[in-house]
Order: sequence, then structure tokens, then C-alpha cells
Amino acid sequence: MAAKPNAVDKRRLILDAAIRVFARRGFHHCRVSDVADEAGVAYGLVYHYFPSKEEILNTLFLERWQVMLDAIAEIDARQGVSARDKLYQVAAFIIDSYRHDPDLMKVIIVEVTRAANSFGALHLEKIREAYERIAGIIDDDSIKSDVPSEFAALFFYGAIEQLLTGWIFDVLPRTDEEFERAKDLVVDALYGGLQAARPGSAAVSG
Amino acid sequence: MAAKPNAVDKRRLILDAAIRVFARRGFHHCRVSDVADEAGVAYGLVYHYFPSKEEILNTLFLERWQVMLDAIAEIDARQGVSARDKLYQVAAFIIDSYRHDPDLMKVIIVEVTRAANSFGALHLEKIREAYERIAGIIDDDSIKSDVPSEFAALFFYGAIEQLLTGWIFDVLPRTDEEFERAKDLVVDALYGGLQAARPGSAAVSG
DNA sequence: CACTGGATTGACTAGTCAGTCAACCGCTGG
DNA sequence: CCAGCGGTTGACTGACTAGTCAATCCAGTG
Repeated sequence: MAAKPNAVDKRRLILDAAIRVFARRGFHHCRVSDVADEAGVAYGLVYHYFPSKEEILNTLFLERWQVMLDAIAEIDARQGVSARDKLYQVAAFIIDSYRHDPDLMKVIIVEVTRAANSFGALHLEKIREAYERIAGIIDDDSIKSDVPSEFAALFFYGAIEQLLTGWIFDVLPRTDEEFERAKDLVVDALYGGLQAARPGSAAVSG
Repeated sequence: MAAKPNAVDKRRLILDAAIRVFARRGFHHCRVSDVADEAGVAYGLVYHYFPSKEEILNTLFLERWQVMLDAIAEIDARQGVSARDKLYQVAAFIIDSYRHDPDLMKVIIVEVTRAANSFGALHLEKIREAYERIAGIIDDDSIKSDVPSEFAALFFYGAIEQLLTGWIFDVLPRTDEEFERAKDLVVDALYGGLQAARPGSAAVSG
């Protein structure tokens, strides 16, 4: 009531409705009218704010992806933090993004990041930028390994995306403890690896 | 001419054509007539052999996925081979599958494995089976780690799928050396981790 | 040769859905 | 009180395509 109580941002309303609908039925299996209905808005209004159905998805992706890129850059810029801790923070950011808005992350991963024949190809540069920023964090590390940072970044991001996929597909439990555990494990796996338990260091091999 | 030279298996012809068309344009962006044209066959014949467009994709996926599950089981059954070497062999099998038939693997990954809203959900059990078999290999290992085998399997498979995605998206070079290198790196990353170079073992931390 | 039945053809149907557009609504300023 | 205008409406169109089906072909058989 403070000011213009009914001045709802319809554009935002449509975007938020699209997140839910795209997550529920998939971009290809839903109709624009589903989005309009979900937003409680007339069909035509969708086209007042967006030139096409595809552009809704592009907007959702670019909006959120930029937030993530900025977050990674900000984490990387922190002083006196080890690369390992920075990677933990990146993992935490992405996993918390999923926890906070699972529908949006589902849409981004399923419909964009992994859609090689449609939106994935369109946003290749943006997606690649994430890899590069992660590789940058790993590069700053004083510890050098056999695994080049570019591959380590690929594996790191791949592992996180696979975790999210596990939650999306309901293969992993979506509990707070599991989210927290996953943050640790994904970094543990990349650093400690399977070679030995964390405290000790004895390497056994066949 | 030896025997029935013109007795081409049209069903197979259609499946192979579908692989190429689905890979090129994506399942949702291609028409059944594209598949028929690619196979050099009349439109209606596709429906003589398959009840629907979706069933063509299901057939392709199930065919190939079973081959992979069998291969993993066979690798796991080998005697006197360390878990690490078995994982290398699994990675090699999947990567060589991609090298041998990139179109088919692209279709399986892009249209099934990662398609949470359509075929992925349909084949969840089969996909999960792959995780479980990989986890089984890791479980047999005498070395125990902080990272539970179920997560290690997720990360391992996720890393491989991310590699394939890199090749599919043209983010990684598709050379023989790169394929071989990737096989080593994905296992190195899971075992050695980033903690130290392979020969030595000194662990440094911040 | 006549006949049978599976393989093959492609025009057609039935339905879907992205995107358009002409009209309407309600505010603001003259 | 009206004119102008951006926001809003939803019926409609145009294009597309999965799936059907009646007709045709042809290999094998008696």
C-alpha cells in the first residue's frame, strides 16, 4: 500500500511464471499460454514484453548466469584465501543457488547449459567464461598438479552440475545436510581425491 | 551379390539415419520426414517399423546404454586389476564410444541422459544403474576415502560426461591425443586429485 | 499364372501452437 | 470532459508436423 500497490511489474511476473512452467513441463513441452496462465496475465501481454518464447528463456539464463559469473569473480578477488577455499565458496554459491531457487537452476541447466542443439550453442561463450574463471582460481594456486587447470575446472564444474542433476532427477535427497555435505565432498574429491583419507596421507596402490 | 544384395535392413537404415539427424538438428528440431529422407525411405515406412518418433530415440538409447552397462560389468569382473585401472578402462570405453560414434553419443547425452523433462525421466533407472556399477568398482577398492563411493561415482561419471560435452560443444579439441590424455586425466583427477603431482606426495596447504 | 501378405509409398488429416492484431481500459494532463 | 497513450486483452491466423491409411509393389508359392 505504501506506493502504487497494484503497480505489479508484469514483466517480472511473466519471468517468474516462466521459471515455474519451464521447470515443470520443460521449455519444449509447454505452451506460451501456460506461462501466461501461470502469471495470471493475458496471452498477448507476454508478447508485449518479449519478442518470442525463446527470448524469455534467454533472459532468464543471462540474468542468472551473470550473477554467477560476478560471484565467481568476486570470490576469486578475495585476499588471503586459498584456492581450495575459493573453490569451496564457488561450489557453495552454486549449490545454494539451487537450494534457493531449484526451478530456475533446473531450467538453466536442463534447457541451456546442456542443450547442445539449441540454447547451449547460443550461449557457448558465457558458459565457457565460467570454466575459465574457475580455471583461473585453480591457476592461482601454489600447488601444481598433473591435471591442467583447464581440465580440473571442467571436472569441478561437471561434478557440481552432476550433483544438481542428481537433485533435479530426484536421485539424491534434497536435504540441507546433503547440500552441505556435497559442498565439502566436491572439493574433497578434487583435492584429496580417492587416494587417501583426509587426515593421513599413506598412498596404497595395486 | 552373395546373398540377397538388396535385402537391406530398412529398420537399421532408419535408426542410423535418425542418429545423424538427431545429432545434427536435435530431436525436437527435426521432423520425421528428415529422418525418412536421410534414410532414403518413404515417410510411412518409419511408422511401419516404429510406433512413434519417440520410440526411435528410446531404441537408440536402450541399445547403446545396455552395451555400456555390460561393458562396465565385464570390466568390473576382471581379476587382478586395481579399482583405479578398472576406472581407467571404464573411462576409456566411454571415451572410445564417443570417438567411434560421436553422433550417437551426442544424441544419448544431449537428448536422454541430460533431458530431465522428457526422456531422462523415462530412463532414470537405467541411468542410475550406470552410477551404481561404477560405485561398485570403487567400493571394491581396498583404499577407503572421505568421499563415499556413491559420490565418487557421480563425480567420475559427471567428469566424463563433461568431457564429452566439451567435445560435443567444440570447446575441447577432438584429436586422438586429446582423447587419450583425457582418459588419464579423469582418473588422475579422481585419484591423485589436485593435492600434489603424481610422483611425489608432499601435501601443501594454506 | 493367380494369389497372398508383408514391405513400401506419400498424400492427407487432425491437431497444435507461436505469434498477430484490433479493440479495450484506465490513467494523466490539458 | 475529452484526447492521447501505454498497458492489457484474447480471439484468430498461418504454418507446421506427427501420425494415418488406402493404394501399390513385389517376392514367394502352388
